[in-house]
This record gives sequence, structure tokens and C-alpha cells, in this order.
Amino acid sequence: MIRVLLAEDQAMVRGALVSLLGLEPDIEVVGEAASGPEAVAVAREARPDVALLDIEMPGGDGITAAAMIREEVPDCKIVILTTFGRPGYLRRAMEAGAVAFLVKDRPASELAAAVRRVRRGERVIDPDLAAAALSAGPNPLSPRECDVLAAAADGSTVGDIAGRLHLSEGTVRNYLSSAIHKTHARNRIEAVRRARSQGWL
Amino acid sequence: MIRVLLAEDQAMVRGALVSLLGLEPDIEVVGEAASGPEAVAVAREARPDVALLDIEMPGGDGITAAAMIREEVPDCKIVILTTFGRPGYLRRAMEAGAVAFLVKDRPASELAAAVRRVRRGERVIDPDLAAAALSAGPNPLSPRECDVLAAAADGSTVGDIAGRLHLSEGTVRNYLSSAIHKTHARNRIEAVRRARSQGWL
DNA sequence: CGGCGGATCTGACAAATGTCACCGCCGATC
DNA sequence: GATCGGCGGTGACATTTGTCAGATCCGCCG
Repeated sequence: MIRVLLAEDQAMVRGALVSLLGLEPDIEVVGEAASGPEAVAVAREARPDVALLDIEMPGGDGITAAAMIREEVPDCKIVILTTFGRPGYLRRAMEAGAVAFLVKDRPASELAAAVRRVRRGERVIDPDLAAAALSAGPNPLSPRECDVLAAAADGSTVGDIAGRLHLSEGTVRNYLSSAIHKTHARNRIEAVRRARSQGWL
Repeated sequence: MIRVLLAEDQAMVRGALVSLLGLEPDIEVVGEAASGPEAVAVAREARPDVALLDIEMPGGDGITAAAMIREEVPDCKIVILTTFGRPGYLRRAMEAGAVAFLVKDRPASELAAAVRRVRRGERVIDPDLAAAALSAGPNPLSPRECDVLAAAADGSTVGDIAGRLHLSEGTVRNYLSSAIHKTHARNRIEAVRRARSQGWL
């Protein structure tokens, strides 16, 4: 019996995935969580063999949860299960110690298959996505550029961002300008979109 | 036996929901679709009692699919199943003839319950969301303002938008300005976010 | 018929944004 | 010890964006 933890914020999807895994005779869902921190707490208690983690969750993402579970329950294999197959997500997931990366638009049958494969010690990664992640290279944005770009994403003005990050307005403009350059964008909106689509934010 | 059609673009989620509905002895999934147009085609063939439609799907959204299914299979009850409980979505869904509106972060048990209730002729709508939709009022943006705002969402400049919509740059700026005003935003980025969160785009 | 509101446009203006050159300060690395 | 890259900053500048006051058409409604 493979003991599985499932972290996914949308309750209906989580329930549906549990029922999907419930069809498999050799898989047992021993814990559920709706956020990153909750996943870590449940993993500590339930000590699952495999943790299925969504990335986009409110209040703590699945990747940082992955790293923490890796520390606390070293034998637990981490599978990232996400809506968006972004190169940067894959890269960060691997760095956080994940052994599999599944996108939700793959057929449902691949979920149980992936759980079994990671339990046998294999890795499960979409070859196309792996190629994209490697060819795209690492995140070119410096940490501060990421901060500023993320702060700009919601429509804040330069003044707002400067206040929030305790920077001068000129500095904010400089970081935005260099982020725009590095993402080959023409303005901050495009820069945000490009960075998001690469999983850099 | 209640015959159900399920339209949802993410294959894994779709499969999981099918398995969830499969647990119910009185519900049978008689068709699946991954896009709006496909849902209409499958509905025409399978003639389901209930159609479960996601809104956000590539290549034709669930709301226009709802209206078309309503015409072609008048006895089929439409249930909208969506990630985002946006007031504008609910309003448009109702106008398109939907009888239920479910958000995916409700518990999984509510799905089968909703299917049974609509089959009995009831409507299923979250009271909080209904209140939000009514108190927010209808979309204040004129059709053209929506077009321009939507075109601005991806980081296009005024010039790009003018070219794409065959307008003068001044007109584009005027529409953006009035959209910014109507959404109580300070710039186009905030306007896009506000309009999105209301389901106006 | 007259008025209203939407769509389209113009021109002018103020404010915000993006770019560039250049400054100093650190910590790491060759 | 020198160099390089990241961080933080300044000031000047061009461009873009947002605002406002008008203007013309058109269709609809009382």
C-alpha cells in the first residue's frame, strides 16, 4: 500500500483527486491539506510515502512546502502537481527536492502511474517541459528585480512600490527598467507577463 | 439514472471529477469535453440531463456553450462549475440560462448534490455570491471600453491597441481613461485587475 | 421633433513611466 | 589587490500614459 498526502487548495478538485486515487487498490490517501503550511503539518503527522503538492496555493506555495517536507520526512517522495507547466516552476521544484512534476492537463491515468513510479525510485518529468526549462536557462532577474516586478504586478505606481520596499523612486524605476530589458519586454506589464509565464515570479 | 455531460479543459481534473461522479449510484457521465464548442457537439449527440460546464476553457468559454446547449437541447439543465466566483460570471451564466453556479473550492460532496437538485428543477446558487452579484450591479463598461481594456491587458501600448482595433490613439486613450474611472482604478493595470475580478472581461 | 448616450475623433496638457549615465558601497571571486 | 556584480541612489531626459474639453455622427426613446 502506498500512503499518499494530497495538498490542493480547491476543495472540489482535491476531493475528486482523492476519489480518483481511491480507485487504485494499492494507493491510500492518508492526509489532505489546503495550503503549503498545512501540508507540512499533515506530513509530519501522517508520514506519507508520497506527497502530491499543488504549487499555486494561498498562504504558502507548494515548492517551499516541498523543501520543508524534504527536511522533516526525508523518505517521503515529492510530486509537484500543477496547472501551469512553467520552466521556472520545474527548476525550483527540482531544487526543492521534488522527484516528479505533473501538469494537470495530462490524462488522469498518469497520476496513479506517477505515484507508483516515484515509489519505485524513478523520476517523472515531461521531456518537453524539461527541455524548455533547460533551454530557457535560469531566472535572469536579480532578487531585487523580482521583488520590484512582483510589487508592480498589481497596478501599483512607482511611488507605492518605493514605499512598500523602502526604496527611492529612482531606484524602483531603475529596477523596473532593467527587468523590462531582461525580459525583452516594452513596458512593465509585458515584463510581468513574461516573467510569470516563465515561472520567475 | 441522471445522465451528465462534463466539460473541463484540464484532463486530470476532468478525469478526477468523472471518478467522483462515478461513486454516485444514480449518476452516469455520458459525455466529456475539453472546450466549449466540443461540449456543444457532445451534448447534441449524448442528450444529457445535466451539463456541467467550466467557464475558463481555451477556444470558447462555458457561458457561450451554455447558451448554445440551451437552444439545442432545451431539456438539459446547465450547471456552471468554475474556479472563480466572480459576480459578472454569475450574472452572465444566469443570462445564458444556467440553473446552478458552483465554485470549485466548495466541498466535493456539493457536486453530486447540485446535480440532483437541478434535475429536480431546483436552482443552486451560493447566497453570498448572489448578493455580491446583485449589489455590485451590472457591468458599467461599454462594449468598446471592454474591448480596449481587454486589449490592454497583455501589455500592449496604446499604438498596438489602436492598430488592432482600427481606432485612433486618442480614442484608445479616451476609452482607457473612462474605463479607469469607472473601475475606480489609478491606471490601466489596476483597471484590468478590477474588471477581471468582477468578471467583466 | 429634441434630447440622450455611445462611438469616434482631435488637440493640448500634466503626470507617470522608461532610459541613461554615473555615483558609492559591499561581498565574492580571480 | 583588483575586478565584477548586485544593491541603492541621483539627476536629466524622452516617451508614454492619463485627463479634459470639445467636436461630429448615429440610433433610440419619449
